[in-house]
Amino acid sequence: MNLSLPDQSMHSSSESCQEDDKPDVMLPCFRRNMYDEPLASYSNGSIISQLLRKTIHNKRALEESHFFLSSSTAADSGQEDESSVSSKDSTVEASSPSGHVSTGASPEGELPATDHLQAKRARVENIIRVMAGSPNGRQHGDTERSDPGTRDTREARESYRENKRKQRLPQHQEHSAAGQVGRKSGSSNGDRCNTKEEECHKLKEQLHSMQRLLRQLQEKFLQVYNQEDPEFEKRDAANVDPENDMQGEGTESFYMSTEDDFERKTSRAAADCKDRMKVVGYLVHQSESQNLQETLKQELSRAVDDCVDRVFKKMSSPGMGLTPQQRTCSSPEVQISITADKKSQQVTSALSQPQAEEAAVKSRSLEYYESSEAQSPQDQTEALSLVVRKPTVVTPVSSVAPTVKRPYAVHQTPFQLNYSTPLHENHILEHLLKYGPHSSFGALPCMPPSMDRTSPDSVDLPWDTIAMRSKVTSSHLGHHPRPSSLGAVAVDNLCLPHVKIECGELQSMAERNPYIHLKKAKLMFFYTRYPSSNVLKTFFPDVKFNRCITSQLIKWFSNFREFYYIQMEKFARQSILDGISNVKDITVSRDSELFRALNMHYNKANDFHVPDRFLEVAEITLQEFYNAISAAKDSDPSWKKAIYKVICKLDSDVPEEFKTSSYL
DNA sequence: TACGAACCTG
DNA sequence: CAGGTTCGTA
Repeated sequence: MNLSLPDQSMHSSSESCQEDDKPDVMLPCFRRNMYDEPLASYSNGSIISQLLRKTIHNKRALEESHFFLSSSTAADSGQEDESSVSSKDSTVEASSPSGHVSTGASPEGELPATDHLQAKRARVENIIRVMAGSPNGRQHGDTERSDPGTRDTREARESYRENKRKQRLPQHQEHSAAGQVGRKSGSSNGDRCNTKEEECHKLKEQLHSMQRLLRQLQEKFLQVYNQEDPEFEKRDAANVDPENDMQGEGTESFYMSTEDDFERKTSRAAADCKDRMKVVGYLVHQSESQNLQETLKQELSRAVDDCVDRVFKKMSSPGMGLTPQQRTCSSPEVQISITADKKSQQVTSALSQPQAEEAAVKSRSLEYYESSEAQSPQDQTEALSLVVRKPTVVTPVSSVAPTVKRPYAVHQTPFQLNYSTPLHENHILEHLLKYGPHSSFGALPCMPPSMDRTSPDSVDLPWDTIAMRSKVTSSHLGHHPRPSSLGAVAVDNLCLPHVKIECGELQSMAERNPYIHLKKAKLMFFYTRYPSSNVLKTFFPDVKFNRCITSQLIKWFSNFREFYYIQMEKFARQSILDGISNVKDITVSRDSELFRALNMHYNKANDFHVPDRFLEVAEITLQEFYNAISAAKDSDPSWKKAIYKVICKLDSDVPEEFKTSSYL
């Protein structure tokens, strides 16, 4: 991840959004890198057990393989340590084949109970030894350094790359890693030994107390469910007690059992819970479920009421220069887009803004947002520029039969008109429900509206979808196809801040009309391949231009050109292969495959009448490519530039109609 | 050195 | 289509 490399050229050429987005763009990755593992540890409830497990794991790999760990332990360690490079590597490097086999394929049943206990005992001893700083633990770094020759060159290269990558890690991460290594390896020092023992004691104490806590929790947990399901208590008792008995008595076994039992008990509890859910689902009396229903309803409505109140209180608080009327008008429609990815969000907001909205409304809202932006600059940036909207209409391209040609037509089908406002309200409320009234609105969690995209491919993906595609797996789209349940997303997002954010993007993406600008740009490409930024500004009057957005639009055209020239080269080569010997024989008509390809790209809906001039330009381009290739100029790495130079002169004016914001 | 355009990759 | 890199230019 080169984010951490400040001199990396990530800011070099397109510093477009430097001033406003960089730190936030970094955030998600940064956050992941920095906190993933610690979080994982915490999520387990026991840092100590995590630490212990890792130490054990390393130790186990480095020393002999004659402790056979129970499969559950092995599985746990394996799973848990996947995030740990050191343990993984050392396992790979140091463990003997037998070790692999033994850990990999020794189900618990295969081990006699005594062996099991012995193994546990050994592990505890091992823990203590390791904690005390046993110096014979060879370090991972050493191993790697000691045998580079055994790897083939590719591996070496990769590890080199890996090292390079490691060097790029954010500093604190590196430090913490180095710190760990240092702590592990520097054991000859007497002071350190003492501190180790102290640490060890502390850890043990913590472990004990945490274990107590765990037990308490478990008891409470069980109590809660057993109240409802007395039968279960018996079953539970039958299940739990023997196991506890078996695990024996005394502190040591108690201590030993913690690690494994922690997971086992937790998972068992979870499983039990699941079981109970099932049972409840079937057996709970009607009255009970009704009670539950009532309670839920009450709670929900109360929460909603509360949130509404707070929202409006907040909105009407001093400094929010909106009249009540304006608020009513805009607030449900507001998309305040502060996300981790401010850049794309910002561009998105601006470029996706529907063109049909009234200028007055827009300017009012702009003032509003700009003023609020000034108030809290770190929270609200220019992403707020063009976000107030009316219920939008969109061209439902996919619903238009491809055979129907409607040049310059506007298929303005009401797009979830019935749906729009309540949806927004729900989002705000939902946001408040989830994150409280004081949280930023930026990451309005959301559900993608039920865009009925029967053939997604036939539609240009919304800007935001594209923007976030790299960040969210497409499954998110599939996951929440309908804004039906408030719970689904909420649950999904509970522990995934970045997903939450992107869900916000999802929402805004889906709710805006994200096609317009891209579509318009594509159609403009039929006239101009190299639009100046002034032209762009002229023809996107509804877009609040800033550096970032301008470069984004330019990038669009760059991409368009890229596709265009690729096609040209392809077809030029093809015509050479086809044996066309005269440039004059190269023509581009509306029947040409080349034209079809281009039209498919820039005018997918085929609802725009491509100007003849474009055909001419395409023909000239094709001929240029043909000539160049025929003359073997393509051996020159920059042979295309001459062609570009010719083609950029062939731009024509974009028709005035494109200027009107309601053109499409 | 800054910038834009092309190029490459996912 | 976007992000990143490379390259040429001013």
